Amino acid sequence: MSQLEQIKYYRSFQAGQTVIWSGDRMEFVGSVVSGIATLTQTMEDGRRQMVGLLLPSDFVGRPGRPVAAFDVTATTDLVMCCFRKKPFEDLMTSTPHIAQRLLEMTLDELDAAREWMLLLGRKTAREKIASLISIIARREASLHMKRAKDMLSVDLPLTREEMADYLGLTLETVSRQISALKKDGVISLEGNRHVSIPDIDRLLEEAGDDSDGGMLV
Amino acid sequence: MSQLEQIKYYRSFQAGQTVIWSGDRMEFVGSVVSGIATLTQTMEDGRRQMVGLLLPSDFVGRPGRPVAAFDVTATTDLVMCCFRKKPFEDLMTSTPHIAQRLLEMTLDELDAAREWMLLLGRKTAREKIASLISIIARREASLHMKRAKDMLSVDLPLTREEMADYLGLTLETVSRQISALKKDGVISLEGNRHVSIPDIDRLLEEAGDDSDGGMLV
DNA sequence: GTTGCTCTTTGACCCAGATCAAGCGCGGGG
DNA sequence: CCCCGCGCTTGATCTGGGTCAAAGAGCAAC
Repeated sequence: MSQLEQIKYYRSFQAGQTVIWSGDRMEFVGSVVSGIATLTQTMEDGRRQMVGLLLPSDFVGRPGRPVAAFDVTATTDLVMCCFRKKPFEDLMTSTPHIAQRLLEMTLDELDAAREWMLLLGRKTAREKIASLISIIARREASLHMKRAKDMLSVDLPLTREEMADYLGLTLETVSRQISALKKDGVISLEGNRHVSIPDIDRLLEEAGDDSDGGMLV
Repeated sequence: MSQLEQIKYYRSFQAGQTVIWSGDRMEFVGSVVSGIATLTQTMEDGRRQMVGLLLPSDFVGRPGRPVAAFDVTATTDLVMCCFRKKPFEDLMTSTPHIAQRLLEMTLDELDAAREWMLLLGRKTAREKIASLISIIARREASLHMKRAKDMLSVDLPLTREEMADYLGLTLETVSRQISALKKDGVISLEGNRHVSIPDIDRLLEEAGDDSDGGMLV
């Protein structure tokens, strides 16, 4: 990786700032260092669908493709580690290991996208919300194993509207379903971003997931 | 590729036969030679979502993953060209070119999956049908350039129910929307599988696609 | 404190698409 | 030839989630 060290640089973005517009020439690839970014598509009439959520360590960009296919937006303050595209591609052809690692990551993303297709096409609003929370919880848990006793809790890194765009719902429906899950004791809220999960199995059941497949966002 | 020639073999499946069950050990990778296969997920209660449509030349399988994540089913009689997984993986590590080609294909599939997420999350039933027909038409056209004069026509390789599973609809809605598009002169039908498209731009407009992005299935 | 944001919740109503339920058309087998 | 089965269409009705509208809740600037 020492050759990569030589060509890398950092870029910072403020919350709300657009990193890349769909259709732009993409002169770099990189990965998220800190903060959260989203990958979205928008139709002419404004309908929007989030197609990916980029958390720290996630890769951005497509070696071999000149223009971006989706909008990338920072939803929190964001730091990215970037490599100019050309040198990165050269390095990739000369270092097979990198292409293989990238293939592995891309296959994981593809599986995640396909899991998401099931959610978008067939799950109810309640199941969608439960799925989103459990996925965020799983990622959080795998990162810093934060659990107070056996009570799992997470911060939702997205506004209600962003969740709606991710889940193929409206923000009102997201709000209503979160309220409903709270009323039914599946989750509890402190503020409107912090969620506690008294019983993770209950939540997974609400999500309609067949057992604990290794879905990742 | 001559090394690949040495380890390849063929498998045939009848229409309706399952190629691989989700969760099965996957002892081979391969690609479709002829016929059509689908990649589907099913929830315990039977709700089904198709997450991929495999046409000739499409790759099946995941180097580096022991079990299948989705059901693969032959919807027509199917011939696949297979490679036992272990030798293929060995070959991949020793032949960088293969990993790179595979990465390219996987990135294309990822883009297609993300396009499909927009369809599933945000498009209306009519737009979904129009999108499906235009995508099949585009693939057909790129394969054998079949067009009588300037009238494009395609055979739908799927039943109404399979289309419904692909689009996140019910088969009744699929049928109704196809009838509606026919009544409005956007398409015409001969039998219930063969579609003619008098005006491809009109169809693309109905699909809600922002211009002619290179979506592939 | 007040003003003015943005984000969120909640209510009332509506509609696209699901569900339930007949029928139709056509190809294969007796 | 008729019957049967399967894929498809069409109608009637229902409903989950969208739409429109109003109001609370933080919170930063003044």
